[in-house]
Amino acid sequence: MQIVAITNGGNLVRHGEILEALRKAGYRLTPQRVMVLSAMAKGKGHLSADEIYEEVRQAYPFFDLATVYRTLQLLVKLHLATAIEEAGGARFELVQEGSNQHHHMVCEECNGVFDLPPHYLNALKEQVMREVGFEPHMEHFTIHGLCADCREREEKKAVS
Amino acid sequence: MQIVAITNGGNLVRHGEILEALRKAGYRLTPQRVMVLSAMAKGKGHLSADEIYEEVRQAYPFFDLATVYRTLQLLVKLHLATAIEEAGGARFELVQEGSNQHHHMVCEECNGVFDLPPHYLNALKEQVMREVGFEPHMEHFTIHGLCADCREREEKKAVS
DNA sequence: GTTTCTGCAAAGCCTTTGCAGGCGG
DNA sequence: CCGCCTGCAAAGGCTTTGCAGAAAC
Repeated sequence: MQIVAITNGGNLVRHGEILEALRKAGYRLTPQRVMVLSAMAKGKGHLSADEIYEEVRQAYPFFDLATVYRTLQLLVKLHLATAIEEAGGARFELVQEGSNQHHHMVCEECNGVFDLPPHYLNALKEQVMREVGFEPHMEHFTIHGLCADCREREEKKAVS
Repeated sequence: MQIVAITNGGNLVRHGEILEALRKAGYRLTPQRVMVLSAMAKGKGHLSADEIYEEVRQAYPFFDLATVYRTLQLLVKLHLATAIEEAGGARFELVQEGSNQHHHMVCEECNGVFDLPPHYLNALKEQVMREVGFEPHMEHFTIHGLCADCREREEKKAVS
């Protein structure tokens, strides 16, 4: 088939690395897989299977949801992407490296998503590894709670 | 209806507190709800809706899965239980207090679940609160990774 | 040329919802 | 008694799977 369009506003380097890793592992570089990766690199993180589906379908209307799921399963199996289980369905993210890596804080009040630099988890990771013998894999991590703004609002409410 | 049997090998005190909280919030203390709470208190932590269903059905065969889900939704809404989203379905846990509180580590290899004492997260919690202004709610927390046994096995494999 | 991969369709989970009757307060 | 709650059944989402044809290597 012909690739109609592949746009990439995001993490181009990482995207290429992953294509390379796929090929090396003996998997075929089909246009569908390339487009899924483009969509994931473009929309930074936290995409649902359906969002990826819709994104790719704009360039290639015959694209199928089953292909999204099969590609995502493959990426997760090769540790090139991670699945984030959430109520209402899983979300997927390419594994990030170095300065691009980050965790998330989700506000239970306003549902806002905030980034947390990775170093915050280093101490915990090491301590668990050292004292418990369990090796944490926390390439991606989500903390639920209250953001600063909503916390302030709650406090005002409590006073009145 | 008649309650056939309510056994409770677990956290009786907490269980009673929750019944009280339900009543105070204006909800009816039906035998079904009591039995769901018993099952949750007995099987300690991370039960699936289906496991609760099967447990209660042993005492009361007419029991329905929909009732489990409705009860669980209610408990979560009142912050008496928490939902833990996992691949293959959510798991539920009564909110634990004091020394009963604990977090979980899930091994990606053998799928084993291990407990992590709560103090491990205190430092992270405080640091995020102090430096970022975000108030983490981590009554339940799950870390994915490799348990000690599986890690050892992986290392042997790498050497050979 | 093979073998893998895709698109299509159908099925499989987990979870929610509508409704009539039953039970708790 | 009133209104909430249950059991039953059916529907709703997300995800997986079987299969024949198409595409990658």
